[in-house]
Amino acid sequence: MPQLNGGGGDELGANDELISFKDEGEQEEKISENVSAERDLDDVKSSLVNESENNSSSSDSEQNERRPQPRADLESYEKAREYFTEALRRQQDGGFFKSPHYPGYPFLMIPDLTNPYLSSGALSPSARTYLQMKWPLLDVPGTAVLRDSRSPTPGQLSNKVPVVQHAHMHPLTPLITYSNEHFSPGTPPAHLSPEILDPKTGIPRTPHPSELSPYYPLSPGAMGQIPHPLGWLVPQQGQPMYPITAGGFRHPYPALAMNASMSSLVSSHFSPHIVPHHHHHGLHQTGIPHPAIVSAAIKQEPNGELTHIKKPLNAFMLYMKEMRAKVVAECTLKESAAINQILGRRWHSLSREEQAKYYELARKERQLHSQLYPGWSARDNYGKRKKRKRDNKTDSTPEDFSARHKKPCVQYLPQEKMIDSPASSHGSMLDSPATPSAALASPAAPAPTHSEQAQPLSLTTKPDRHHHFPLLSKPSSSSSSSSSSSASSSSYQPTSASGRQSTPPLLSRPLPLASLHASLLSPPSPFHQAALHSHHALFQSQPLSLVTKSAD
DNA sequence: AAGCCTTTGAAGCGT
DNA sequence: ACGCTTCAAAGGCTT
Repeated sequence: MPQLNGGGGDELGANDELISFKDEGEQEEKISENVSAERDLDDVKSSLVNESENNSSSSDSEQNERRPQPRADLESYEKAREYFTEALRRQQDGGFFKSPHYPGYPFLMIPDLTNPYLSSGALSPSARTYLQMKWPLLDVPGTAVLRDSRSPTPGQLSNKVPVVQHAHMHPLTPLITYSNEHFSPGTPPAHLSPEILDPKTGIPRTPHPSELSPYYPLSPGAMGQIPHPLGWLVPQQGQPMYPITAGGFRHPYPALAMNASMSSLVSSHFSPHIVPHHHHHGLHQTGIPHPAIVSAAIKQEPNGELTHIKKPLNAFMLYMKEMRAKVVAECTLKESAAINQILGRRWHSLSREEQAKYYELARKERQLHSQLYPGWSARDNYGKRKKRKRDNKTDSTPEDFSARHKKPCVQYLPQEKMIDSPASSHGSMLDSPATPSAALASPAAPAPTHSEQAQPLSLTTKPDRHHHFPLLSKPSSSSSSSSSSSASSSSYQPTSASGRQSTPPLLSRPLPLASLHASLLSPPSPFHQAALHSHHALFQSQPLSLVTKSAD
């Protein structure tokens, strides 16, 4: 259920329209997200399972823990990010998803200090961890919390904890949860909403629906009581929430600094719990992340760049993070490649509104990231990763490739598309490279925030896909990006477009935080709207064709 | 142990 | 301006 539905619910209704993606074939997909969500999962699961078998082994993840490295810091960093994201999301959700009420966003980057962005080689990690945690948290708050609290070092935590998530949870939810982790031990997840926490134990108890929003732990009411975290979030544009470190960054904890104000907010908000004294990773007794943490991170890379600052996650990545756990939980497959395929399909199946949320979150993240790390450039990370090869698919027999990895997913989305599966075709389209995914969103394009939903803009960029609308803050530049296929530029349409409606009003919703948001968003918003319209048009015109990768 | 694979999006770089 | 490349997450699988 409810996953999306929350959002889906009301607002989603709007969604009816399918996203452009649909074109691809997934028609059904979106249906109602609510429903569909579940279905998808099931489908996926089943398909995955099937596939998995086929694939081979996938099953067990015996090696769950492969990842050796402890990148603790990253966790925090990620978490921070997530918080951020979440916050954003919520705001939007309000619009899109229903979650309306959650005023509070946990943006707690605070604690973490480690920003999500920072990673050192060593650090990182946690993304997965957090994901897992997230879900679990919800389910079992107490436990989860505890775990987190304990400090889950990456090592400690098992990556693979099977998480079962609630179906109904909102996809974004995870983020929140995730954040909790950060908070340390003992600290109840702030976002979980204090109210939910058991006062005595401090452990979050399962809230009734009524108590909290389905997805978000924080309940509105609570929020009201508490000062908004967002406050901090909203960076006053100058203030970074994330720790700034490295090169360019002067202070490791800018966040802290920045936050004096924020911190107050946060702290108050999150309260004691939240700001626990974390011993573990670095939180400072004050509740603030301890510099040490940062320093640690920084240390890792003595170079000028202290830490490796990661790129901000894009909309899809955010989506993946949230949803991965669910998919994994439901499916036997654990391979990321397969899961990602599924996620990619699902992404397409999302309604514009839903995607818009993510775009917006992504936009905010970028914004935040830029604030935190003003001097940072994506180029800084070039060469840091291992290396990828890319030829792949294309030339070489695609078959091979596809065969291996992809299959699993394919079925999963039956209608949606099968990417891999050769057979299906239309499904095949999904993809990517060829596709212009970029187009869709074209991030560059600005995004329409609320409007986004409405339109995806395909803008010029990539044609295919649905296009999401990226909300970029910068309208201008953007576009270039990927564009690969711009051909379509105009072409695609959002499927839903027509359906889409009119736009959903993200903004329209009265968000408590709106104001805060506004600050962040502000740029975009206006912009978005305009964009929307335009996008809208575009979408309609275009069909999205997704083509899968050449390989297939 | 390191890298691949997979997804979409963003950004950088080269032409 | 356009296109290509790299990286972001993630985890099983391959080398």
